Amino acid sequence: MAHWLIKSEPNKWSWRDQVEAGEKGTFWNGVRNHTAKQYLMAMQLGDQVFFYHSNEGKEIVGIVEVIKLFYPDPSDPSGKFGMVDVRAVKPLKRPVTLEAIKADPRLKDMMLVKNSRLSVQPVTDEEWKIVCEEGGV
DNA sequence: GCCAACGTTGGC
DNA sequence: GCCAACGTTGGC
Repeated sequence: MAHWLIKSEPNKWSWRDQVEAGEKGTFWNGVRNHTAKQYLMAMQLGDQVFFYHSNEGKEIVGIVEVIKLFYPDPSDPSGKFGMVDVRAVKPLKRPVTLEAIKADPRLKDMMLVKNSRLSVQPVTDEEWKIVCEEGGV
């Protein structure tokens, strides 16, 4: 099973919002980048995804899972982009900050560090394990 | 098809 | 609020 990381600005859509969306989850729209789209399309049902707060917090705060495969985003006039549905699984007991990730030599190659602008990113199994340990889950 | 100009993102 | 990095757009 693959792992991913998605980013959201908490003043637009926060972890709290995601939790309040409940079991039904919510669509993850607004991606307008071809690289990010590729990753969205590669997601499988049940894939686990880190939920990262950009700008404010700058930390991984929780885990969501993919509950609906890639489908067209009706808000995209070009019809080229799409989205998946995700639902909250659990929060990290201790959020893992960008600072902590940068400080850990094992996590230095994460795309979060290398390409901070990409809004949907793959996470390797090893990176996933390390962040989970640091996050207390 | 190249590349300069512009807009957006996100860390600082 | 600034600016670097990156993607996209549009003139040629």
